[in-house]
Amino acid sequence: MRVLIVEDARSIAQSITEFLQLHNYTCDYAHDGVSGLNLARENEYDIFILDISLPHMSGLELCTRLQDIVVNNPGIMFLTARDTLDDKLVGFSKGCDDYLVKPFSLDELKARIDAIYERTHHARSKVLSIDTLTVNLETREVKREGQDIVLTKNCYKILTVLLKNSPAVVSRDTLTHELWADNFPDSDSLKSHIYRLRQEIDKPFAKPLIHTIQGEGFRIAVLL
Amino acid sequence: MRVLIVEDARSIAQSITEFLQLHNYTCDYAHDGVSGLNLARENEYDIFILDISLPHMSGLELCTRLQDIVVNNPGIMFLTARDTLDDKLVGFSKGCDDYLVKPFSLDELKARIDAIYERTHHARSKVLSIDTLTVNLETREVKREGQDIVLTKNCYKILTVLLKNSPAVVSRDTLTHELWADNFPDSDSLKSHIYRLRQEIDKPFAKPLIHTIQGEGFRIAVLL
DNA sequence: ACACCTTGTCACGTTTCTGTTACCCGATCT
DNA sequence: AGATCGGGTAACAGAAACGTGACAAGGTGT
Repeated sequence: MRVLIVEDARSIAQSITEFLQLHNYTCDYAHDGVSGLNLARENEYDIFILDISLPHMSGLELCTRLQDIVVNNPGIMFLTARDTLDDKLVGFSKGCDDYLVKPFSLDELKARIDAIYERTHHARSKVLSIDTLTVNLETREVKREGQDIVLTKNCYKILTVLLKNSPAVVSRDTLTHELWADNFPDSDSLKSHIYRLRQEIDKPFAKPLIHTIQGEGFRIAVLL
Repeated sequence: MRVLIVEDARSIAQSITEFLQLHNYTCDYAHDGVSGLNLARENEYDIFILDISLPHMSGLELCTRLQDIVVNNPGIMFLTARDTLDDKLVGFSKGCDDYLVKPFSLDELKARIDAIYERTHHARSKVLSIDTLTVNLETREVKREGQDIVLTKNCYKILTVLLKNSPAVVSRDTLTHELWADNFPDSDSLKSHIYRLRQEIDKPFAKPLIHTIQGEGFRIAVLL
């Protein structure tokens, strides 16, 4: 189990880290929201533990940003000193899974973490679909009209981004950034990948789903 | 889902009952600990929601008594007006699964109930299986088509992680961390271990269960 | 101390993926 | 009409990922 702790109070962060490491969990630690976000981009975590009040970026904002970055939506738990119902509700509405009011016991924290892990790994079957095309984000199975389709990593990524934004147009820029972040290739590889994706998804079937909008980008949608 | 609410404040009990019934849960209701205990003896419940401060018998005592009565250990959630760390610890140490501080939102209550249900009903099963492959987590026996299979520590670990997540894809990262936490070997040992695991589990049989997804990871599943 | 098993490491072969290039076409602009 | 631009099509070669198998160090139990 890999845990990222984002908490500006060093002493709290440290005692959590030590305790969890004792139980064979892998812990990373960030003082503030920005560095937390960076760590989340670089590594894979099962659970995020966020202090609500953070320098630079509030835990709440960090929470929403994490939803975008992390592929399979992550388990998120808030720590808060404030203990009003309002806070709790805000936390849950932002897509977090649990919250804990300081002070808390470490055993309790661990119990909660385990509970979240169970929940997020069992309950969240995410399937994107349009027309007869379905993409299961957990199993990574892609099907159209019941037929299995095997996609390479990049093609798969493009497809999921298109589907998540469907039926909106996704700019070339966005796609490029999703695939390669900042160090994208010199040539227009995106063109090739789109082509390959179409070969798999559109070519064998009657009506195409992926549509080009010149100078704007691409979108996936059923046209009448 | 069958819920027993034990709460002396009639208004609270009623609003919970109405809300849960709206979501198709079956609710029973007792004013005090003794009648709550009687109801628990007569009927079967999935979850108990107990107020901590009750006439005749405290919620905490009721909690311990319930553990004895109910066969498969039940999901128990406390409601409390007091909000100190001590209370929380007492609650958890008595074998309860969660607690909620008044006032709370009904949506939150429901979310917690569902979480407990998932936890208590999922985590109990000690045998993982897929197709004709079974892994007994207690005895550590692994079988396919009735044949015994002996696995090394690492292979066994990989298999259980794959099975627990089946049919979802498990990233190399996840597997690596499950095996070695942070001090993983320099070389790509995982590759070797997967190979060895396949030798035992897939090679001797007709259809493979372990599947590679390039650049993503592995998953265990039956393909048609 | 010995036989045995496990495990990290390495080397090699194979498959798959991916960036690159070249060429084509249609739309748009001058 | 011709030039230009954005995009589609196709093949290729290098790179990356993965499978396979062997080996030696280290550990375990006898």
